[in-house]
Amino acid sequence: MARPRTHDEALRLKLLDRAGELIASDGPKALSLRKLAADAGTSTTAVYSLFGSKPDLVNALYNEGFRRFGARMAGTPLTGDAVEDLVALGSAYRTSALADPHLYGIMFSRSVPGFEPNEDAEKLARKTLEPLERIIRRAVADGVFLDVPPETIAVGCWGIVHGLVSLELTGNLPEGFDVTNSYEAALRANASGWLRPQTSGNDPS
Amino acid sequence: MARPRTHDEALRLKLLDRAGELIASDGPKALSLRKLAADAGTSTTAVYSLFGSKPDLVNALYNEGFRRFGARMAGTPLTGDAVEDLVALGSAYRTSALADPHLYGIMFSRSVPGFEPNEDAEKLARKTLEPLERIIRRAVADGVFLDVPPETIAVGCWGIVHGLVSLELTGNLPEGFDVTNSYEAALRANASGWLRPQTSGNDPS
DNA sequence: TGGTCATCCATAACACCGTTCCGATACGCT
DNA sequence: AGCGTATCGGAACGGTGTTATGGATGACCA
Repeated sequence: MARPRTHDEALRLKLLDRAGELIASDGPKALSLRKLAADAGTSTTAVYSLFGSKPDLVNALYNEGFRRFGARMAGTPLTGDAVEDLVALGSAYRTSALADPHLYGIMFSRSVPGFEPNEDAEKLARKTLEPLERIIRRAVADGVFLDVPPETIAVGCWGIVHGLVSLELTGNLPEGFDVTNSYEAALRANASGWLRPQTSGNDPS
Repeated sequence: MARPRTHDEALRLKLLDRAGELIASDGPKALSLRKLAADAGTSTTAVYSLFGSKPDLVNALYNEGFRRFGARMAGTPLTGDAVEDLVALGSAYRTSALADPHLYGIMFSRSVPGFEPNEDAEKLARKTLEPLERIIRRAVADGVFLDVPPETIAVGCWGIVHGLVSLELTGNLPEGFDVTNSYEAALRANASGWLRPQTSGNDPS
């Protein structure tokens, strides 16, 4: 009926891509719709017809971040040893965060002001933790871990990886700190702390 | 020589106070210098003569946050039992964060875009963790904790409290989750994980 | 083929932001 | 009293996200 549409799927992907790059290179503050549109050779209207608003565009980045995150978590090889598997998942978590630090900030640190993930996005986020919960449920059922609600352990594990990673990303760790080794030792100590007392082997060295 | 100055210490405190309230009630995004000045019955110039810029004003809030934080940490009664003391400090950390969630966001989550704490502020922040490091150094020296660099353990402990608290503050925890009890259990499990194997008593129940 | 017209989108407008600049102000001093 | 000057409120500037608008466009039909 009218002129052919140029605000199409290809442009949508291009905008998402450039938005990620802008945030990665100059920080979340530097993501401006005018710059983004100019960079993609279009106008600010494109963002509104394709996404709805700036927070909605960020939400798309949020989802993309969790998609990559979930893939890395699900792709982590597991051994069946609960402690070692928790350490492995935690390392995958950190690797993922360091690979896309700007996405991590959007996902977990509310780095873009005024953005709150919508309900669907939150569900997707919750799903990412499934491998973690599966390991813990089994370890509790097998009597390897203490008989506390698996959710408690899962949140504790999530807490320590999230805490260490976000301290690292915001530059709050001491200078010259050996992050990689300390991170793994802390994960192992944390996981070992959930072992039942009679079970030996809580040696994080 | 000239008109009497009204951009004085009293106004400085009033601005800090109102700025904290604005962030607390409507989020960091709602902190606008125009609103703040109108609220305090002055002009935006006041912020520039008293603080220098908006990030500098936020830096003052950052310092105030760490002042309160440090007071709570230093005022936590300790027992001499390393695990229990780490749990107590962790609980004080959470209490402090929940008491001033907006300040916590400024201190640890970069919730105000474009703000980076200056060097002095970072030093003050580092000092807040001293009680934590003292406990750990002693527990390692006494052979209660594993023989790893105390810094490693300190960062691990900081990581888990920071992680759990920030997950709680950003609303990332599951609904109906028993935060208080799980938090304490997770802290106890984490601290117990650093105990030397022959030492018994790693029961986070 | 030429005209109509629904559709699409770049441009401009609006309200707000942080920051800078400047002129009116109001006191101490001569 | 009147000058000089430190002071500060308000206007100006360049930016932001968002919304309104009008010109461009190409499929349809006479």
